[in-house]
Amino acid sequence: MSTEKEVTIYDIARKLNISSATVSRALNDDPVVSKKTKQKIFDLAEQMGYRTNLFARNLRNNRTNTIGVIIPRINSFFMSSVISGMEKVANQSGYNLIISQSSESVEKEIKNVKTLYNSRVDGLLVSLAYDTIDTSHFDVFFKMRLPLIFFDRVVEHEHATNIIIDNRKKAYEATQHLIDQGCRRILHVTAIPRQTVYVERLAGYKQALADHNIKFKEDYVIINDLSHRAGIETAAIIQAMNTMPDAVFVSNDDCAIGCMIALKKAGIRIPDDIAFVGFNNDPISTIVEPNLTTIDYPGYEMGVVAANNLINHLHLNGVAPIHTTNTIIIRSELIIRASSLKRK
Amino acid sequence: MSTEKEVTIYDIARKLNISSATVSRALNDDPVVSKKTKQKIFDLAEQMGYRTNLFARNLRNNRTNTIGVIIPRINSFFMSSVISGMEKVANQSGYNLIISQSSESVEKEIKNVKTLYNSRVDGLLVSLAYDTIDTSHFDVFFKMRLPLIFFDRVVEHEHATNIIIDNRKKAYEATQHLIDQGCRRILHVTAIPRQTVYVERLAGYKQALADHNIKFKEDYVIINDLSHRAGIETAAIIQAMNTMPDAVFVSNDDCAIGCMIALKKAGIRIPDDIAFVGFNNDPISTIVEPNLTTIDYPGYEMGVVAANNLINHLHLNGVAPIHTTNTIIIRSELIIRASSLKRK
DNA sequence: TAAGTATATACAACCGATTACATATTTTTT
DNA sequence: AAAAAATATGTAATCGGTTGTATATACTTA
Repeated sequence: MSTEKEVTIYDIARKLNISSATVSRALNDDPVVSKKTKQKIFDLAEQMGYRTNLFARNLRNNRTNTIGVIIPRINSFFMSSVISGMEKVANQSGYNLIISQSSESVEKEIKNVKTLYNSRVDGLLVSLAYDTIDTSHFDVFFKMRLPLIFFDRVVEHEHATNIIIDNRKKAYEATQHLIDQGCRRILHVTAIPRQTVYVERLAGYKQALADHNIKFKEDYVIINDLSHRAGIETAAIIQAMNTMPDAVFVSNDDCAIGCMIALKKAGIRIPDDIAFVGFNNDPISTIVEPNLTTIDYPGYEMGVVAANNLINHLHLNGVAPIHTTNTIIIRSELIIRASSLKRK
Repeated sequence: MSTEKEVTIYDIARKLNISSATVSRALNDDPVVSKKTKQKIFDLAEQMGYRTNLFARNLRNNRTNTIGVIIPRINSFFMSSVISGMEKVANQSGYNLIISQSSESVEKEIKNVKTLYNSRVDGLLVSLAYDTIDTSHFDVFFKMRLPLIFFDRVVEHEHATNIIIDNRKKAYEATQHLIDQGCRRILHVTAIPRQTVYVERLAGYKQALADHNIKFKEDYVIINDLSHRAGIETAAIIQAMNTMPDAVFVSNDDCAIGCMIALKKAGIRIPDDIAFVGFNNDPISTIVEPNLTTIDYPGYEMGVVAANNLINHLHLNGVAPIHTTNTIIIRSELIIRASSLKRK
C-alpha cells in the first residue's frame, strides 16, 4: 500500500493523446463529444481511478453543492428526525449537508452563520436559537441572494421561506380538547414567548379559552425552558397552588412527562385529577403511563420539505425567487391518548 | 439590495498597490509580513468584506477541513448524541462535518463512501451498517492514507482505530446482575451476531452463565432487529414458551421496553415474574415503569473522543500513523433500576 | 562607507476543472 | 467534386488562492 497520486483529466488526456477539454466535456456527458471518444475516456477514467476535484470545479463554477444547516441542538427526537429527512433529500440530489449547532445561543448562531458563509454553502436551512430576536446576522446571505429557509423556529422575513406547522390552531385544538373533557382550570406551560412558535401556541390557548367563556388567568401560564427537569419543577409549583389546575397543556413532551411523573409520585391521578397534553409526539409519549396526548409534529417530513424546497430553488437558480413562496404549513395532528381522557 | 461581487486578494492588493502574495501571506498571519502592512491589509479586508475562497485554497492545499461521517441512522438518541459530540469538537477545531446515513444497508454505505471520497473529506468516522461484513469499500481511504475511525459498530482493521465500549464485559455484568437477583432462566435478545458489538455481548452473556454454572440454551437467544416492534413480538414468543424465562437481557432499550410493556399488558409482573435489563441508557429507560436497568452508553463522549482522535491525527499529519492507537475503550456503566431489582 | 546580513515585498508558476472561441474533420448538399 | 453544414476536438484564459525563488530595502558591522 502506498499513497497514490491523484489522477486528473490531464493524465487521462495525455494517455489518450487528446485535449483535457475533451476529457472534461466527456466526463460531464456533453453531447458534443462523440460516443466513441466518450467511451474511451470513461473506461480509462474508471481504470485509473479518476475522481473529480471538486475544488477545481467549484472554483470555476462558484457553487458548492452544499447546504448549511443551523439548529439549536441535534439530540432531540424531533431535530434528529428533521436532519434525517434533510439528509435523505440532499443525498438523493447530490447535495451535502453541513450541520452546525447553535446550542441555543445567538452568539454561537452568529459564528455558525459566518462559518457556513465562508464555506460557501449554496443555501441555508435554519431553526433559530432560543434567544434570537434580531436576525441581521443572516443579512450576508440575503445580500448575496443566497436562499434561506427557516423551519420550526422561524421569523418573518421578506426574503426567506418559513416552514412551520399551524401552532396556533393546534394549540387551540389541544386546549379545546381539554375543555371538551370538562376541564376548566387549564394551565399552559411554555417557553418565553419570544419565538413565534410559542407566541402562536399561547395565542391558540387563549383563543380557545375565550371561545368557551373561560377567563384567561395570567398565573396559569408558566414559563420555563421546557426541559424534563423544568417539568419536575413545574409539578412543585402546581402542588403549591391554592386550587390546583385540572389540566396542563405543555409545549413539549419532555417537559410534560417530567411534570406528569412528578405529580404521579405525589399521588395525583392522571388524567382524573389533572389531564395532560404535550407537544411533539416524541416516542416517549407512548411509553409513559398513562400515554400522553400530544400534537404530532412531523420532523422527518419537515426536513424533507425544507430540503426539497431549497434544492428546487437552487435548481431554478433565481428563476423563482425564494420570496414567492413565503410560508409552507406542514400537516400536524392532535393525537388523543389516555393522559387527557377523563370521559372514557 | 443587490448581488455583490466577491472580494478577492487581488482586489485588496490593487487598492493597496502591493502584490497578492503579500496579501495572502498577511491574511495567513505569516510573520514575514511587516506589522504595518498586515494592519493595512486586515483593515481593508474587513472593510471590503473579504472572505477566503476555500476552493481556491483547498485546490492548492489539497485539504478540505472536512470530516465525513457515516452512520446507520441519525434519529436515535444514541446516534444524535454521538453527532452532537462530534459536531462540537469539529466546530471548535475549524472542521466541518458531512453526515450521511447508510440506513443500515451496505449498498447505501458503499455509495456514501464514494461520495465522501469524492468530496475529499480529510478523514472518516464510521459506524457500520447492520449487514456490513466485507469492508473493502473503505480501501480507497486506506490506499490514500486517509485516516478512518470506526465507532460503536466496528470491525478490526490494521489501519483503522476503533472506538468502542467493552461490550463483552458489560454484557457479563448485566447477566451477572440478573443472576445475583436470583434469576436462572435468562433470555438474551439481540441482533444477528454479525457485528462485533453483538458477538461480544453474546459472548459476555454466555461467559456469565458459564461462570455461574448455568447451562447455556440455544433457544434462550432471540435474534431480531432490536426495534420497539420487535420487542412486542418477542413478548409474544416469551408468552408462548413452556417455561417462561425469569429475566430478559436485551441489547437495546427500545426493544426491551417494547417487550416489557407488552408483557405488562398481558399481566406479567416486572421485575417479579420477569426482570429486565436493556442497553444504551436512552432517556425512555427512566420513563417506563418500572424504570429500566440498562448499560449507560455515553454517545456524546464517544463522538467527542472519535472526532478528537481524528483531528489530532490530521494535525500530526502522518507523524503518528493511525494504527499506533488501535482501540479506544470508552467507560460505560451498568445502571441498576427497578426493572431488575427482585431483592429490594 | 562598503560589504554583509536581515527584513519585506514582488514575480510567477501552480493546483484541476470549465468553457468561449477557434480549428479540424466528417457528412451532407448541390 | 466543391461548397456548405454539422460534428468533433483543440487552444487558452479563467476561477482565487499559495509558495519557492528572486529582488529590493533597511539595518549592522567592520
